[in-house]
Amino acid sequence: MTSGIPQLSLYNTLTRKKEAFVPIDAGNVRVYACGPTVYDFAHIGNGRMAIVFDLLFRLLRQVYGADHVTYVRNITDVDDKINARAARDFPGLDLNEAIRKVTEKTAAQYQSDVTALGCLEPTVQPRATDNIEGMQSLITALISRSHAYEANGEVLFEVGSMPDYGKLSGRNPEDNLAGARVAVDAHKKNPADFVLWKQSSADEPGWDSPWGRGRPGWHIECSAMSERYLGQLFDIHGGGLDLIFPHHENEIAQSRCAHGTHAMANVWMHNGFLQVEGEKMSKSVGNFFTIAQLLETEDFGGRKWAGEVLRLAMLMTHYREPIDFTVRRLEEAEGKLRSWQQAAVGYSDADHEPDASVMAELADDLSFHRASVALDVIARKAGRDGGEQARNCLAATLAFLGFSSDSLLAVDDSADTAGIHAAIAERLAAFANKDFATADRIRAELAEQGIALMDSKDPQTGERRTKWEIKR
RNA sequence: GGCCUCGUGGCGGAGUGGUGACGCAGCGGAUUGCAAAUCCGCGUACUCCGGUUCAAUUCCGGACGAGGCCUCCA
Repeated sequence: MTSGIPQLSLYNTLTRKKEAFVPIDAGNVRVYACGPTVYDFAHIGNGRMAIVFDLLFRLLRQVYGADHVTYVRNITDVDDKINARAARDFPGLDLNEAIRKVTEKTAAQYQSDVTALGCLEPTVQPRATDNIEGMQSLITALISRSHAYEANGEVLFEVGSMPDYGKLSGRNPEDNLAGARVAVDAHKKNPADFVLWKQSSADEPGWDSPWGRGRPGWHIECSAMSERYLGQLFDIHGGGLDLIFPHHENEIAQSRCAHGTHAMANVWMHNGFLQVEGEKMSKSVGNFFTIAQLLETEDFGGRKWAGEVLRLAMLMTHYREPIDFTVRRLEEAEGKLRSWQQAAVGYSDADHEPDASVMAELADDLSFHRASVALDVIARKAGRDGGEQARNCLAATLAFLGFSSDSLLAVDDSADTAGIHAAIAERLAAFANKDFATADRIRAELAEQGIALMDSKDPQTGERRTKWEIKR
């Protein structure tokens, strides 16, 4: 374990309290996060989940060592929405072929999206379709332990067989019935019972099983994949707030009842939702944006946004709080990141640990926003006394957090670097002759190309120095 | 209807039973040939109503407001 790292504390949805985090095995800290269902491009809400758990992953790696953390983020590639999308987009193709096309395309896009958002690759990214066997053995175990039953061609989990059902979400089956929106099916013993396995028609994707050719229900996948890679009991399970019920509740029911364990994961973490410009993101309101759209089109705010800016905009607010995603927020994030990069650019993160106060804030339930105050302090310190130590520390801390030290300052391919440097040299020569008119003309010409100049004095010699950057 | 969050200044966003974090924007100053950048300094807030207390933005109760879940939405 790296020295000097404070105790981690994490908010646990299961207890609704912040608790000291104690890993089951400090030699292998195990985290599972519910990843996307790949029926369409990921939207920015999906991006928040990826970023939040990436930050957790990075923190755990720093505390316990990079080789002592296993982070599993699954890809759900069997789902009725995928089937529908496949049938819609590839009507001529064989369904299985069409499904493969849909999931491959969207999974690849997801990878590139979250990479742009500065997320490390998880240790394992299992696919549901590679884990059908594991799901089937879980279902078999549930049936033999009398927690599941076959009815009407389906295998259903019997909610009434588990006294703890509803503990995570703080609700009981009676509460749910009050909403009167739970589908009442004659074949269910209890309306809240949920599907573990369902039959597939000839033109639906299916796998052979003791219960006929069919496909898994919507929750059993995560139980199977987490068991395979993390074991029957692991440390942290995460996802979006909306997954608490029913998805995570049902995962717990399946895993615990199949294994006869007292818990599935010790800590349950859920990230908050985001709104866009004050309203819930939805296609009908017209404020629905995919990650790719923000990165590559000018649909949001009339311009493109760097992945790191989106990342910072997400992290500026604590992960459990709601975020109102706005153009102004992105502009603020961009300004903040640029100011950090200006202080860190050119300095190395090698051989430097992330700043201790930043680590301490993150260790307290991922309080990134307070950590960012520490970054402001370091950046200002570096600006004030030009301290190399501060700059190196800042660069190392930015790298740790998933930010580069120069991405927003990097030279645009279209900029004529040599020409700019020549113009700056010419301007400095004009100064030598007190020819301010020429100097100002050169500055104005560069400004027209979007190049901003900043003069400073060398603290030692008093000599004029000129920096430049591309202004939008 | 049930369950769960949350309500801080122009904006973002911490935090605390008693000296008004921090950032952006704004204002003043230093510096500068002029700018920009940088540095120094300043201002404005705790949804409302009760209660507890010597003292509440902070604790308790209520109201109002916002958001989420109650079907496969991060």
